[in-house]
Amino acid sequence: MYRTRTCGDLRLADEGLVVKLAGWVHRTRKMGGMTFVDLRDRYGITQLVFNQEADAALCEKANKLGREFVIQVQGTVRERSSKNLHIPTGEIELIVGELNILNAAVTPPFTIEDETDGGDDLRMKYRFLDLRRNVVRANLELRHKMTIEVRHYLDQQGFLEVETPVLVKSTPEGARDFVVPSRMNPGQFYALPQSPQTLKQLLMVSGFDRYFQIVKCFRDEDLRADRQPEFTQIDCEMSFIEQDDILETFEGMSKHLFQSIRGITIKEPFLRMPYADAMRYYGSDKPDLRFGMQFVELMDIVKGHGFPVFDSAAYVGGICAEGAANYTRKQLDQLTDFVKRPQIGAKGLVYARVEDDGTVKSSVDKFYSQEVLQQVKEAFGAKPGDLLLILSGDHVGKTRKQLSELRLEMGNQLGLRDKNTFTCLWVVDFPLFEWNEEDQRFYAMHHPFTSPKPEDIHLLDTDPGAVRANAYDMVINGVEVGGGSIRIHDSELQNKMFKLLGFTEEKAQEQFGFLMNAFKYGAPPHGGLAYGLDRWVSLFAGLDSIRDCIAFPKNNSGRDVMLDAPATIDELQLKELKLMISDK
RNA sequence: GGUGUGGUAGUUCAGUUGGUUAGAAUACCUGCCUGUCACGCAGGGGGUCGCGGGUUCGAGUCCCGUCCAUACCGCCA
Repeated sequence: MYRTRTCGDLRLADEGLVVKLAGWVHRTRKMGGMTFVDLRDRYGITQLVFNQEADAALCEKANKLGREFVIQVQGTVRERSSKNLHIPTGEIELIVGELNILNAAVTPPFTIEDETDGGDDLRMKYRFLDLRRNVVRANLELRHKMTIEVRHYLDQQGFLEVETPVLVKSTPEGARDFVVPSRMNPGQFYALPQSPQTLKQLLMVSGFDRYFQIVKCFRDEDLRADRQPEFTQIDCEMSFIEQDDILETFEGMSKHLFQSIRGITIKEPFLRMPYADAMRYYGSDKPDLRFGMQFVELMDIVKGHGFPVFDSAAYVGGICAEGAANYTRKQLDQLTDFVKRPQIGAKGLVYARVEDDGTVKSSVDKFYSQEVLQQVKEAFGAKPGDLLLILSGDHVGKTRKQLSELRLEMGNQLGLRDKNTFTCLWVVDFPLFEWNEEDQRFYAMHHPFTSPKPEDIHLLDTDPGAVRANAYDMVINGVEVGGGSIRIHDSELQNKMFKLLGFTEEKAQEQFGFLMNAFKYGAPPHGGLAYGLDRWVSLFAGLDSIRDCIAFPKNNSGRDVMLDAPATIDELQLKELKLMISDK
């Protein structure tokens, strides 16, 4: 037996016990005739003591240990003469009687510590070492707990976990597919699922009226801090339900997670905000509601006073940063630079301070009288000490998006985005379609199986852009943690959708014939949603990136730098697959 | 595909206006040290300044190209 206890569980009460421990040498401290070794495993650190006087040969052996050596020891638990109250095992130590070096180790390229000296690149290349660090391991432990709680909750609600295939069929809509060549069907390819969407709908046709799956999904798109090419969804679908049933069920699951993982009790129902309001007041379909700073539109007030920028704008609006009137010229210039960055692309920033006496001092004073500025102040409901930040532009949507970036930046600067405060909401009534300028056609905003709101169906032919969908996203602190919709279960309506999306009948039949066909055999009304597990874990862990809650993530260019994947394959493999690599 | 930032010791970084032998911290190695726990003290080794080209008497430093990393935009039903 390698060990009888772990490095994390010995306490003062265990004094006198003879135990075996195994683990990694975290650090050694040589004091001349005495050597201390911090032995580390997943559970903690236990101090080992070697004494020259007691056993010179053993102490000599201990002096030769290097960082990250794998060792096994047998010894006696003893109370320390000088205690370290910073660690749980700090009141005891192990007087070692026997030391076995199970495996020597070369010096790691970075220190295995909470505050490591390693950069991200290096940590990813040696991820197996990075995962020895407490902070990274704790994230994976959190992830484990969350999946356990999800399964527990959904099982209690009568959901069945069903596995769906990973080798499926490519669909042209949506993200790019990862494809897998088929050896037995030369020239043909499987696609990896972007989500088990159609399969779970088929399960509904099969009568599994409550399905879920914790499942890998794949999208061949550019990465971000919160986007990986393979990621995990908590994928759910229900039959014989309406939108409210789904929102209530998964609000319940969310509350269960908050309670069981973070010990946070959420009593009140989640706020529900129509998409149109989210865009109008926050410029985003995933507003961060930890703070206010709602947009205020100013067109009626500021137009027609001779300021050409505002007079010609399609949108003029701003936010009120409470108590920020003390911003210096330098800080305001930095904000201006922030909104003028190419990624945001505003032309400029107008600001106005509300002085202690209630007067408004703005960067456009020469165009506006104090009277008009007071109207602006009233529109914001601003108080003395507040700072008003105003953007304008000739495209309403774009300007709102820019203002949204500014709002989040001000939230950061004013410390309004606390990682331990959580504000949850449902964004509902998404548009069914999204107009694509480039292709001059409509695309499904969610996916082509999303049902329109019954009261908007009459608009399908006349004004598709105005049709609202039975679609919803769950947003926590500005992060879209999940989303879903009530699906179409009527094959005629589904056909109509495909037509509106520019599918010919043949194309629709070729791509989704299996689903259309299934719907003819009795499809129940159904709908569901999918959570992004990685995002949710990172939210609970207080991380900005999802990478550190994934054991082996890909880097910014979709590479696994540890495995050095993707990689070329050899000629024989290509030949078997009847594939050729083209230079172009 | 685009924009920004970065690439110098094992690692994290500094490096002035282009000018002598490229530094610090940490890690590593050696020695000393019997209660340390980020131990301490003394000493030591360690560099293709990402790569290629250019300007110059002279380039870590300036210019061009390229590669890599990273954040964001496009993209992500």
